[in-house]
Amino acid sequence: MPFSAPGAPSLGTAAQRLQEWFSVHARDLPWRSTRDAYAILVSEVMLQQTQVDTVVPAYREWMGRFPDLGTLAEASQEEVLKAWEGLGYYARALNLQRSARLILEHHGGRVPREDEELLALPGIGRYTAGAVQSIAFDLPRAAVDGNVERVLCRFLDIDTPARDRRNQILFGRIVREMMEENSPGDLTQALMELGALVCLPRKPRCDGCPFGGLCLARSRGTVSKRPVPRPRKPTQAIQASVAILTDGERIFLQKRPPEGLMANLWEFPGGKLEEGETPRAALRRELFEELGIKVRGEKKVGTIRHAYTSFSVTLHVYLARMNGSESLPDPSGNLALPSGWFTPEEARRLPMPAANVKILARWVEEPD
DNA sequence: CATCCGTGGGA
DNA sequence: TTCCCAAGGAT
Repeated sequence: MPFSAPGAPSLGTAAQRLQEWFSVHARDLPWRSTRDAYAILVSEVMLQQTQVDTVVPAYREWMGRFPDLGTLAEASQEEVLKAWEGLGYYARALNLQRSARLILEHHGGRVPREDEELLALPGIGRYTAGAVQSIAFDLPRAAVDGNVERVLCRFLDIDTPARDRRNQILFGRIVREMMEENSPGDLTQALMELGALVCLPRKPRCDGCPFGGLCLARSRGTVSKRPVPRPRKPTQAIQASVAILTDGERIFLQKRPPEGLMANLWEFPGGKLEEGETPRAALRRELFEELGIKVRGEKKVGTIRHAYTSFSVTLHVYLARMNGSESLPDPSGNLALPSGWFTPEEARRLPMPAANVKILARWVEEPD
């Protein structure tokens, strides 16, 4: 227990300073003006791997459309995914809806507060359970996110990866001990706020840190080495071709499979280039394989670069005007995926991946 | 334990 | 431009 060893920083003093700092510097975020456990849960799921500035507008919109568990439970999958558009990790949205339904069915419509009940809900793991327990119910449970890991790795000058099991157990103990003399909800948010505003990944503002000399990394001059970075896989570059198929009024979109990358979202048809294949050849091949059609006269309108977590895609975008002499893909036929012809207005209401939203805006809604 | 799962912003 | 990475979870 290094934190109670002689010479280790005093947790009681640190917690007290942190709370005083938070009472002055806490941002006015929309989920901080409610005690509604559902609202807290929504904010925490949205905030998983997603920055506050991205979440705030989406959170406001979501709470306007799905103000309680019941409205979320009754919504269509399409509505839920559309409300999540642009946030990424789309399984979070459907898991949240499934959780809402389970809470209504098994917990009387009240967000549960016990470990086992919360962790049994889809999309709620150790972090989110602890965040809901501490922030919504003021229970002394740790919520250790990337911010808290960074803060504690520096505070204790941890020289092993933050994700190591030993460190995670240590962090949980530290946080719970800091909660003994403080509001668990405030302490959870204060630790994360410190990581977001002061104990920054690259240029930490140690001058403004309430921990001051209590921080071991700071006193030892190792702040820039903490937390120790985790090795990262090289990103892979991929090229793909997509088609804006149009009959003059409508465009053709297809729905992605219910599992895997960007599941259930609608997108323009196309696919990846094979080894040595040109973008145009790939487009024609994919449209024949997927839709059974042979396009001609397609015109390249541009390219879009889009970065995912472990790979980057260059999308070659083509406009193919079907003039009636070609056969059109038939959504009512035996295509592998659900599909349809949509006006631009209809398409805009469908949930789509960010890169496809760009294509829609750039070459369908505002063509040259 | 490693990998998959998105996106946008900052440096 | 490129790289990093953010209020993680599921498998």
